[in-house]
Amino acid sequence: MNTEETIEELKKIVKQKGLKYTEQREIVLNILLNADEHLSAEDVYNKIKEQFPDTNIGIATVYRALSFLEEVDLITSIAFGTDGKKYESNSKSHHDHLICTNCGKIVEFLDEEIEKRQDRIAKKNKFKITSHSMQLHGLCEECQ
Amino acid sequence: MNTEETIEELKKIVKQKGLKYTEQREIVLNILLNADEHLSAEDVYNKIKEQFPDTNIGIATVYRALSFLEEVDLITSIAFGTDGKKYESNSKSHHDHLICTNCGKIVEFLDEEIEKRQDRIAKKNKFKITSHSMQLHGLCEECQ
DNA sequence: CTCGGTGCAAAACGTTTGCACGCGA
DNA sequence: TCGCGTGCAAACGTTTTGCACCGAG
Repeated sequence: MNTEETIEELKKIVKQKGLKYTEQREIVLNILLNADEHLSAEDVYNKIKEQFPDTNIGIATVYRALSFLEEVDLITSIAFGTDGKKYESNSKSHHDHLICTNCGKIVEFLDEEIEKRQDRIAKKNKFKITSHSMQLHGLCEECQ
Repeated sequence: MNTEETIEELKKIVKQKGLKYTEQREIVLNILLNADEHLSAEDVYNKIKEQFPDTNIGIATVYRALSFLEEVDLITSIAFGTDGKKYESNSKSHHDHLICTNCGKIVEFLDEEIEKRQDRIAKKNKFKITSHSMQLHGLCEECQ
């Protein structure tokens, strides 16, 4: 799914919910769609000030937009340690994360067999899964 | 590994490092060893005030003890959402978590095949894994 | 016109730190 | 005795909230 498609999706969702379509929500989503790394709320805020210097936006709005976008499932957050939440857009295909505990580097991966087994485990425990995250923590090649 | 054994372990580690053995560290470890759920720093603090009302302990000390115990690998932390870190003792055998997003219930599970695959993935990406956490988020049977 | 969304600043929250004191080795 | 560990309170960074105003529908 590309940027325009996802932004159309946002417009549809907002309309469907009887909410309002605002430039700020679009900008936050846009930043995330075009980021190739995981961004914290403050990262997003800084990028907006950098890329859209004419837009006057508050950090509170960024938080509100991120919560909203996560709620409607256009973006996902992962949290590890005390570093707070980091966000990424859902237009990327599903994957899990390898996280370097020293430099914070994140590597994405996907393993079909693990995905299948996760479903099976959920079913066995009668859980209805909405999302999952798997994080392997350790030291990346450079930090060992 | 039972409570006394683990506390002996702590004594050994402390001595080995030339550090001091204090009642507070023992209490924090003890709480975690006898908890059958995952506890936040504040949970631990409250339990201490409840179970050891004579001991005057500060929340800062709980945090320091938890960090210390995690560092020497007697306890582990998992973080999910904004709820901050939660701790559990390592005397339990390794497992992953199913988390109900509605009631917060946590179910533990273990899948050998997934464990094996995680190691393989780490190796492929040249990561040296220190820990990992896999969390499946969804609704438990009662909350669906 | 309405009322949901915004910006701002203040508050809240969980966690960490500086300091003087106390206690284990 | 020495210096690590502690309790307290203040500081910290991140996130949320109250409020008056703004602007999309």
